[in-house]
Amino acid sequence: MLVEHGGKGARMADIAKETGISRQALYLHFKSRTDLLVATTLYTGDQLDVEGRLAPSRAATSGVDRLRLYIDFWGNFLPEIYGVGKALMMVQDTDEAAAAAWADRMDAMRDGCRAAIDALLADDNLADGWTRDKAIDAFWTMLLVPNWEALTIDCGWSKTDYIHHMQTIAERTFVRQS
Amino acid sequence: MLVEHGGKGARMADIAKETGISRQALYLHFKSRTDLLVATTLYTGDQLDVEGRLAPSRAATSGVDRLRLYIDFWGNFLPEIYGVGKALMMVQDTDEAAAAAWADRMDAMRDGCRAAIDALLADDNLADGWTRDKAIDAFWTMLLVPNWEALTIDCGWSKTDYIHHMQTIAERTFVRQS
DNA sequence: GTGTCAATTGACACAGTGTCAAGAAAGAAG
DNA sequence: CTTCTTTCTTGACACTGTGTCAATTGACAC
Repeated sequence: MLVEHGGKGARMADIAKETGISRQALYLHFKSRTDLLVATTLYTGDQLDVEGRLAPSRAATSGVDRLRLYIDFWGNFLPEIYGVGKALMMVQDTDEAAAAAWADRMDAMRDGCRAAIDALLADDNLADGWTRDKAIDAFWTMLLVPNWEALTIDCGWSKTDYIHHMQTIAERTFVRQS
Repeated sequence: MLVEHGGKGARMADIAKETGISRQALYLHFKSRTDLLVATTLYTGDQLDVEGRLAPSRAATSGVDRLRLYIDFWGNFLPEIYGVGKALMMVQDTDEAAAAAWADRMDAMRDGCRAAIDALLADDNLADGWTRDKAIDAFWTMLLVPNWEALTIDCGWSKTDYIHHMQTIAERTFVRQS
């Protein structure tokens, strides 16, 4: 339902109706709507074999490859978690727990960014003008959901467009050009 | 109030209290909270002399300068409209009119992006791999509020950090490196 | 037959937006 | 000094959606 309606159209009553149980029964299983959304996020992550998908970027032999492959992973992964992620983002402003849960997910994504930048550093291939931390911050920011939203939803980019151009941006930005 | 609380803490009752009139009197002047927020956005824009601030980037003699000066403008301008902008963004999901109003503001920002990319094209200085439209999309996305939020609020970057590094990213990404 | 567990129904509290009706304060005009 | 108009106030209420509570039902186990 979240995927279909872009994060909306999934009130507790809607979910109850769709699953064929009463609204109150939902509260017997999840202590709040946020709790349900978080559980859904985690479940979705499990279903999608994140570890397996991350394998290629982890196996990369150079920093440049790691950067490129991580973007490839993310560009394929993000659309699949977008629905529930969006729902979580939409209640961030009113719900502390939702904000924390989503921040945690984004923090996990940040680990990948850190690994990619560190791989560039190991090759002595990080472009001039970046400290390690600033580069990680910038790369992480580039991959955040609102950018994907703007490019694919507002601007109509395809998944391929997104991945390809993000790779271009990241390489030109972070890889020393010789 | 919006600036102080980062877009929150300004319910109709709060605003009424602060201004010393009744909550209902607010509805005599603004037909809805969104209407008030939009009016505030426009008023703020007027107060800040947008045209004057844009002058330097418009006067740029090269595409590279135009790109750099537009980011400079934006990096100084955005923090001043962030409060009310954030409030508008926060109700986007529930309020169609707010979404439209904010989209309109972002569209105005996009004009500046278009002008900068066109200036690069005029110099035959747009980096390989970009069509005009894709470059405008990408540059516009880079400047969107969530990126500024992530970098300054989440990552603790200063205004100078933001401007400087965004300039670096944009130049490496969009300017042909010779 | 009794206990337990999950579910149901229906009612209600709460926050915040927006609406409505009745009246009050204050100045302008005769 | 009255009368009209405009603006504001007070207080009540509707609506949406989340979350809570109490009483009840149905099913299965022992």
